[in-house]
Amino acid sequence: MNRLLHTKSTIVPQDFFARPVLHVAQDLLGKYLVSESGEGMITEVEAYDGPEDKACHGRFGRTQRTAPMFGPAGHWYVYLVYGMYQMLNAVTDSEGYPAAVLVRSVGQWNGPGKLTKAWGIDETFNAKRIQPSSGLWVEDRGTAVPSSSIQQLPRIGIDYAKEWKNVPYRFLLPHSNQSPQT
DNA sequence: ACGATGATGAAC
DNA sequence: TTCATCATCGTA
Repeated sequence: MNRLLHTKSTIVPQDFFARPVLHVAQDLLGKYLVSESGEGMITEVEAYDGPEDKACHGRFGRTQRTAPMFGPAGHWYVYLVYGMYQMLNAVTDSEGYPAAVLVRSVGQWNGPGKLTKAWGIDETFNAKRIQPSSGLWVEDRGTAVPSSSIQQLPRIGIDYAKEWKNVPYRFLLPHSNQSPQT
């Protein structure tokens, strides 16, 4: 096996995120989330796509909380839900269009709240660039993920979203840790 | 099945 | 300034 290929690890750049959120979401599977607190392969994500998506925070328009979603791609959007759990999202697509990928499962951690708690990810990362100098970034370590192997399911915890409740915007790697309710 | 726990957006 | 809601999770 080629040593160089095997050890290849590149920082995922900002323009990776400046694409339609459904593409970014699927392409994030198999990538690595890295911080000084840990590192692990991203195995489950969800896409939230624009003002028409009745589950997307962008549907409220640009508010203090949702502002990062309207900003340029390649930034983190971190927010508190249920008064207890920080949700980690990567902002995607073009500036002014609110779309983001929720990171649901990484490595051994299945569930977005467990991941952020374990790694100490909180609002201090909100609106920061997705790059090493921010302390939280994404790496490509060469893991091959055939698009045909990606599992698609409805998103979790958005029963209020009417006709958007069942769209398959949740993407998982097979045989990986995944969120409890499926 | 349910409560914890607090920020958010909408209504008033 | 209230009020219902919420991209969850541990306990039962």
